[in-house]
Amino acid sequence: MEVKYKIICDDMAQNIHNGMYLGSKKLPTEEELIEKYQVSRNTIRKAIDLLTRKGLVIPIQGSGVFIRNVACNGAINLEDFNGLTEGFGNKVTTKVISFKLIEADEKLAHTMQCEVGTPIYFIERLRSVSNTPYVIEYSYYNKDVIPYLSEEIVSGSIYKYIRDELKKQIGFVDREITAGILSEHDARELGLTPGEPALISTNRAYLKNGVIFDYSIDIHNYKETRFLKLSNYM
Amino acid sequence: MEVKYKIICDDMAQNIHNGMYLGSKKLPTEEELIEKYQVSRNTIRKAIDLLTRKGLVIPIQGSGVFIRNVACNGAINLEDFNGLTEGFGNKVTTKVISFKLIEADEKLAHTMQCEVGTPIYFIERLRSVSNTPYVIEYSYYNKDVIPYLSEEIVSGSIYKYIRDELKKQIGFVDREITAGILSEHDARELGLTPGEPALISTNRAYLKNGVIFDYSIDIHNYKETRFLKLSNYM
DNA sequence: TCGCATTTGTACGTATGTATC
DNA sequence: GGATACATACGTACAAATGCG
Repeated sequence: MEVKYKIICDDMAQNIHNGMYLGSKKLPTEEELIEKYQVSRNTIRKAIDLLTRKGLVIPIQGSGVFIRNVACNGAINLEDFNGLTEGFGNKVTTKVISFKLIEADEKLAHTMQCEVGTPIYFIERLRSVSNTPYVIEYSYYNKDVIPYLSEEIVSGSIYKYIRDELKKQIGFVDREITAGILSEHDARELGLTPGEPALISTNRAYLKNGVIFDYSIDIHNYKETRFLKLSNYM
Repeated sequence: MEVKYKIICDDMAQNIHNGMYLGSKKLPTEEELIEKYQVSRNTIRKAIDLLTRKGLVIPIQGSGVFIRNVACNGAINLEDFNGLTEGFGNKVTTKVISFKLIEADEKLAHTMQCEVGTPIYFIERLRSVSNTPYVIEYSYYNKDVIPYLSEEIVSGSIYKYIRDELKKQIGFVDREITAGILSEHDARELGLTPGEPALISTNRAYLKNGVIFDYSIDIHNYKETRFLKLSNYM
């Protein structure tokens, strides 16, 4: 997070969050922001672009950049994929149900674009928000890419560990959202009844160089989870 | 669609779709694209940016812009909110179940940010893809914004009508995805059983000036629908 | 209705940084 | 280490939409 436009974006996001622009409901003009941050117009525009893509603002030509007040509380913003911890903060608790090293069979190897027999960490976790069961995650991490995971690490935010400790750059995430029927096991863990609906997110996460490091299936508590997609017309 | 970077983006998207880059799995370099389209580097980069946001490509610094081959077939790409028709083409059929003019009560007025008593078109439609029931849509259109809708128009693509006929500019869309339990009525229309899961999308669509023109609740057939979210780390 | 000031959008140009191969 | 290719950042000019008088 050292480049100018990201720093500026983060600062503006913070200001929006703090309600600095509640009166005008608009950001300062580009001209004013150039003055404030002492950077070029392009840099300001890149920062605003980022804010726009995160769904925080919407620029209207000739008028200004308006703050978009959406009720994100308790929802997962699909534009901000940082794992649960960074969205819900310290209200998240994690119970590790299973943690083991396996070898990729043909199907898993195909899914994770690796060789058959590649060592893979398999982790099953139950994650709760404010003590309410929120999601069961079945995760597969390629050990060739993430060489070391411990029970302690997987009890917290694995993404944070990869980014901050391993200094690996997460590049992009493919996510597929479907609904299904709760299995007996998942229902028990989530405190629901088998046969009830499940909100399912199936994910592939890639490093910047295009290597898949994480494949996971998240079985969400349908009574608690809302996915949010704030999109701009392109 | 008259600006250069959009024209170039569309052309490249077409080329990708036609499999022009199947061999290299990469786009030509920025330098080559500048030569091909005879525009500046910034313009090429804006076009690639758009492709990236639509999830078609992923640029890797120092290496190239790679084609992202994701199985979009039969899935709804959350990045391309154009309504069903433009994603599935002529395989979409629409049955209008209800079409009437109502007045906004307090709750609806609050949701649609309009006055109580505002005339609202209410439309219930069953939409099928290749003759399989796909989604039931309950839509509310503000008549002050969309003055005229007919049974004929709502049998097709309402969004296309608003954009191409009314020449209104769609600005942005908020979407909330949840799972729930199928009601008896919805289950019957979708050819499913009451109590089975429903994949639900609740949407608010805004014009560029910030006015809500459409509020809708889409009850999806959970056996058919997959939502796709291709995101880049920001 | 027209015109003007404001504000964002598009487009071009240039230099330098940084990751990959 | 050098060549290649994308990323960041600066600057400039003009277009287009909005809003006000």
